[in-house]
Amino acid sequence: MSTARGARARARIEVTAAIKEEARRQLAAEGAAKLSLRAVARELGMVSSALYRYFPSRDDLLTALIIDAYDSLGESAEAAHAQVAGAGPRERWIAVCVAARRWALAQPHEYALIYGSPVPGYTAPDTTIPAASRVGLLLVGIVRDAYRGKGVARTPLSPELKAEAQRMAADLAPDLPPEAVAALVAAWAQLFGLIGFELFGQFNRLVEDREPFFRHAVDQLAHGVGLVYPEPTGTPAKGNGTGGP
Amino acid sequence: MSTARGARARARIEVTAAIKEEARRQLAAEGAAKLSLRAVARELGMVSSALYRYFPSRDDLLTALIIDAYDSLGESAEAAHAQVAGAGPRERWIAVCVAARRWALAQPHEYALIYGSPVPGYTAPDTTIPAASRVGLLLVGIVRDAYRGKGVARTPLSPELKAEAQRMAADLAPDLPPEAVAALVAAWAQLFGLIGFELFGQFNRLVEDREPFFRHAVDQLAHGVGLVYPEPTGTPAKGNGTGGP
DNA sequence: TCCAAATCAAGAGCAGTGCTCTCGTTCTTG
DNA sequence: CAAGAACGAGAGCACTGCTCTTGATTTGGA
Repeated sequence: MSTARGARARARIEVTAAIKEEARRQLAAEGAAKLSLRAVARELGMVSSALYRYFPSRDDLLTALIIDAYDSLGESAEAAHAQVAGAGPRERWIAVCVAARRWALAQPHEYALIYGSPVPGYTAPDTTIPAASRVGLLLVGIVRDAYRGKGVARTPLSPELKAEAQRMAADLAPDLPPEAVAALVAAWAQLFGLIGFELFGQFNRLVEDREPFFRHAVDQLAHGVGLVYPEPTGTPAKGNGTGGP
Repeated sequence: MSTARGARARARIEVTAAIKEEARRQLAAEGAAKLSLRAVARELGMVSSALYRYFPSRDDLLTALIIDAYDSLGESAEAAHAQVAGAGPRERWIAVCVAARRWALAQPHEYALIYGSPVPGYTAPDTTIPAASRVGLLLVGIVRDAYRGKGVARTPLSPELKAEAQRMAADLAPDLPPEAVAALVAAWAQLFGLIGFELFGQFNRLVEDREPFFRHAVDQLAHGVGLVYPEPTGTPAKGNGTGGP
């Protein structure tokens, strides 16, 4: 209307957002496999071929949704972490893990999109890397803080793993000992193993009351990376009693 | 031909097997999402509608493939376990985990089928439960043997989790303390978190040399369930030095 | 032994999909 | 103001899962 360059550009942004919004709705309702370009276009009152002006293929739409999902998860985790910023590393670790689980339970299909099996012949483009790293970086930060304070995992590594862990540490947290980085990366994967098993029904006739089970498991995970509770005053802290072996 | 009742019955078994075989080939080549009934029928020289006499829907074919995949994985794990039957619980634990990883790397699409995100609106029927439990039961057996021998995880549980863990133990291993059962189930989920992350590309620019990383991680998992190496003679066993804290 | 009933392969057809191409129209920009 | 880019609409292609009907073959009971 008014601004010369703006009319089409703004319309494009709006239509793109509307497509993603409707696609996300269908994703939440039916899952990624039943996400249909034609159905999205139909719901938006446009013809399917018009949609290809905004997303060159169905996979490109999915990629956009994947990035959004990673960002949404990262945001939830970061918000939860910010709320316990003053607490000890173990509480912060648990807060992040619990937030990730909560997010996954609230948006199961989006979780499946990013941490489930990759779609058809789909390989995630590098564009997704920064968004995908947010939760991991949060955990790295917690361990780094803990290392500055008291200590972290020091379980000795085999020689070949030590070399590999040093490479990983160089990319991820040069100030951390490789033993801690190896433990951290493993715990990161294991966290999503716990969430995925619950979400995909593997716990179905096995674990009923899943929240306390999850809390205990990620608390043990934190213990494995060497995170300790703030007060080492004799008996282990009450609530989740997992002081030491 | 000869036996009256056998001609059709045997043909049916053969055709059913041929369908599954071709479907498995397509699954391995392209993934579950691109598995097409029509393509399977075409490859077998029959028309697509004929295939519905053997599998009433695509999901039923997938269910059959899922059960086969669970059984194949369970068989691999059991074979690997049998080869180290005389070893200590920790070695046996690692052998089972390594076999599971190896199987997953060899048949990534079948792994994605059973441990990735469930397909469309698909919920696994109860038929899959026994096949799906095989690896888990193997791990339960190892921990049970270890408990008879020395000891298992005894990390105290919160009251509500204790009740839940007792329920789990009743269904799974009544002779094991609930603390060990909770740790075991968590480790079971975490194992497939490690495998899934490697398989689905989450380790891509992060972990390069994955075999030693995986071995270390599952060794730590075993440690978390309380499994120990056979010889507690002073220094930790060489090879993977992770004796105790 | 014979005949009804069950079983089977084949074909046509329906509704849906991702994607391509073409054709006017509209907006943008030199 | 006119060239050109961007856009929406429509037709069409090749594919999918699945249903229904038709006619042939096998089976099992009278």
